[in-house]
Amino acid sequence: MSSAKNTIAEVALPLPIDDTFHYIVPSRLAGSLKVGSRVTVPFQKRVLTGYVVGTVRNTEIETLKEIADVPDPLPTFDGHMLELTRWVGQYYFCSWGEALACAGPPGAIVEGKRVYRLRAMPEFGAELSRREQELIAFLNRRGEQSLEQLRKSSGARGLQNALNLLESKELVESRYAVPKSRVGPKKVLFAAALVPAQDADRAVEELRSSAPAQARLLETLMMHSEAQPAAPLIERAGTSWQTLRALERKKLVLLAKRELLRTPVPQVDLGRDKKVVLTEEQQKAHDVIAMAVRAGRFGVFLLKGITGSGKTEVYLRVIEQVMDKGATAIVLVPEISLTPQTVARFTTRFGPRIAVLHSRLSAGERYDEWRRIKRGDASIVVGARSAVFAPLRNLGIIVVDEEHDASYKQADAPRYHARDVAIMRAKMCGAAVVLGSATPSLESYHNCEVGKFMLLELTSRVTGQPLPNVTVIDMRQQALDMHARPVVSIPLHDKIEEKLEK
DNA sequence: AGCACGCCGACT
DNA sequence: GTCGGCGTGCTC
Repeated sequence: MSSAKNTIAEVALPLPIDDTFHYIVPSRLAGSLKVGSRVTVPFQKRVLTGYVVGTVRNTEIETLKEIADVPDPLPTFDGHMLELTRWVGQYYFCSWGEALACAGPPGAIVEGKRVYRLRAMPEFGAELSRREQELIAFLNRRGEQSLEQLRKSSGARGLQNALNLLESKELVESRYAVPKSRVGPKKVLFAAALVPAQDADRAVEELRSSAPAQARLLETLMMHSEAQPAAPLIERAGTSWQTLRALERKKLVLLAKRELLRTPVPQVDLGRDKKVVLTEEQQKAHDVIAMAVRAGRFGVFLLKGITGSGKTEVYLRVIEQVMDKGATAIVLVPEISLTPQTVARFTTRFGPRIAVLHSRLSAGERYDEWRRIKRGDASIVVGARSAVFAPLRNLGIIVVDEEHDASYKQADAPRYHARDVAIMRAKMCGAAVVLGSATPSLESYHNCEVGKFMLLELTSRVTGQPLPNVTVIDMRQQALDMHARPVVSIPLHDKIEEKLEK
């Protein structure tokens, strides 16, 4: 195509193929394309979304295709995340592209297809098969059609062949339909008052008699100092769009489309954050981790402590250290315990710098949270498994709470374990990792024994409450006593009965 | 993954 | 002679 020396991009595609693909960067896209950019590319008879992982000078590939589009102004991934995802691909036997697709923002991966249209009507006496004639008639009637649409109308057999033939006869032409992203920023109409605050009351009073609805609406708007989404404003004032437009015509209100962040609002208020005094054990654990954080050194700490031993408070204190340094933090939590209460624990301490990522969010909410993080508007991410890929820069710490939890393993595509990805990510960027658990996994416990991780233990409860009594019962003896293979032992049975009595 | 190609057996 | 099963190989 273009004979001028265009760059060649190396593109990773979300297919189970252990290779990347080379594409020409057309000069019209050269400006916006960077390593890490999302791209759409023609691939066989489809259009796929992939990510640029590098550029190459020359290639063995003879028949290069061109990149179709660079949808975003800025690259999705930086060098660190490219390195991490490449490791994920190699370690978990998936392609780099699959790992990138999993680490990128939701809805970024779209797929399009090739569409066919009539280019010219055949000449009189042109030798065409019955099939070819049918296809021409159909395309003439219906315009541009995808392969599936054509298949529905004229059957699958020999369809591709007939189309190829018609293309070579220059009667039909095809192009790649590049799809739009499924999720995007939500844009709504915002209203801002054009009246200075000190003149507001007078402006409202002037409207009161002749246009009471407008007066009410302006009054409602003036309760805020900043531009507000128009729709809820209208509802609260009990008016209509007509009223708002009237205010706009009178130059009292400015209307403009703006992005509205679909940020999930925390529904739980824990009240004022009370700072407790750390126990000696908590303080010691904190100091050890904080030292690694301050030094910006990689290290893994296994914080072993029973429920109520105050692990979360240690996380919070260490994250404060990270914030003081101007660095960022990821807190991984099992999907099941990612409740509003858990999130509130962090928001009451750190406020709006928190972003939350989990599967219960809508695609739009997740997309907005992802972009808030990417832009640097959030510096602490609390989330489930996939939050290990949160696009934070200058990462200081990753906390993996309940590190033994099975939900850190992904069942499909990149079958990764978030705890292990966390450790690798931290290693690559010199961050600390805190693994918390009352019942650590054998792997982590072993890693402490061989000196790879450092074990920090919290043995007492912060409240000083006594631990429950535990009795170990030999079920073999129970089986002999009861002449059966019981699931519930006699003492357990008795204790449950006693409890029910009470 | 998705699809074309090709070879083999079961049918009009 | 044709349809369709699935093994094999390729995709920039």
